[in-house]
Amino acid sequence: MIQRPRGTRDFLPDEMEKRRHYEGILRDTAKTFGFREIATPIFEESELFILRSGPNVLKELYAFMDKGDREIALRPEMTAPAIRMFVNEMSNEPKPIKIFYFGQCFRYERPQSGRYREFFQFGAELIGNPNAESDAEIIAMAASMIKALGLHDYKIRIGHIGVLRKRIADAGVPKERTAEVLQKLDKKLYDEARPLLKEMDVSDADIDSIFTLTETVGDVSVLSQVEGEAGDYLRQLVDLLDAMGVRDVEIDLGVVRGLDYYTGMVFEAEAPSLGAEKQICGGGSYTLSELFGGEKVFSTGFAVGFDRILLAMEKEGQTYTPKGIDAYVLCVNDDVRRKASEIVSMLRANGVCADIDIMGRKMQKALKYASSVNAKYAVIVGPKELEEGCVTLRDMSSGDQRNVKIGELSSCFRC
RNA sequence: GCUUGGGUAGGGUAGCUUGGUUAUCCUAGGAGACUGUGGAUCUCUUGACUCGGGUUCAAAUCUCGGCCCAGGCCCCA
Repeated sequence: MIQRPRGTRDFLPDEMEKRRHYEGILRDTAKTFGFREIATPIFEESELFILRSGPNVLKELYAFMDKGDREIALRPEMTAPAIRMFVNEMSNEPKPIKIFYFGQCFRYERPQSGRYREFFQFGAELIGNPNAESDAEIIAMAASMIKALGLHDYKIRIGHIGVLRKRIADAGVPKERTAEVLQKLDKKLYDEARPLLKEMDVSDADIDSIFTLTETVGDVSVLSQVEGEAGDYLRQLVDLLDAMGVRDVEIDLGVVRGLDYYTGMVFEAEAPSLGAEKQICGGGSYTLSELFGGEKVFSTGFAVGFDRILLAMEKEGQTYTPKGIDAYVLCVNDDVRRKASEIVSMLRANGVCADIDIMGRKMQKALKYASSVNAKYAVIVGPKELEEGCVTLRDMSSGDQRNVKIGELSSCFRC
């Protein structure tokens, strides 16, 4: 027996139907916000991801050399491919460009709850403008998606990496060491951050002011304490979100989201029920296009961890009932099999989800099978009814039966 | 990369501590009993000790290693 590679999953029909259902909700929500779907390759040149995220991603990259000696990697995320595509093929489209995507990504990590080596992301990028309206669109869309999926227990936190970066730079931290400091701040490791900052000759007053900033956490009223441009910007953003009906957000200026290319607003959503891997969504505003050889263009984007959000919904007890098929056609005896094939084909041609017994089963077992595939109706084809041009239509849940003219059969399924 | 626990038919399990004949039960799949009516019963049938090494007369059971799963760290673009 050949087993699945570590960290991958098979999705059986019921599960897949459920996943498609919820994917559909995400797609529909994105469309209502005016976003359009794109797809990029599952593998790219490794360089693309290294440029975006730095060489340290290599150890978690599924990278290999192909038969033409190209350095290839399975995509670990989809923002870089989306922006590559924008630079290569869409840079002259009218702005803003609103695109979304859904697909699997790969990271060579240790699997644990809500973390797989092959996982699914839904993401969106709004390319074209570094203003609060763009950020509001993105956050509002993320919030709508979470709501549309029916998740209740979640938190959305909004921060601003620009203000934090500026404060750190003003305090005298050299540019190349910013990431180091941010990493400690992200984890709220102040005991480690303080000696680190002191080592860089940052004054105690500046250190305290940095810590105070990252500790600015709470509902939107804490923004009144934030001075300067970033404060104004966030107030404007929150006001727009309020106008859009998105009010269940928190401010947390300690949201850091590691990477260098984030320039302003950053946000995260988490589902506390998930434990260690509780982040279900993350994003922010950034510039990336210039890294891939394009002009510098401001974007805001986010990605949803599809597997995690489904897991969180499951933990809240949300269930999905598979739809099953409309009709299962079965024969009373072997003489009518040809006629039954005609009938099932007619139903299919009319858009009815119909199946037919191909195991040569007798009625009893065929009915049992029909119920096992959640058929709404059984279409029983027998010589008696055929004499009158009819078949028997059996409602599988109630057991009610009636004779229906073959010509009228398809219309019985429309509604 | 570190760490804890686990792995017995498709799914769920008993057996493992204390090694011993054909590996338990439920469910599921296939056929039949029932030749025109399902989710019932009965009969037959299919199907498993994660893999490899070691200890032993003998390993599902003890032991070591690999693989995989679940959880916790690290990381998380």
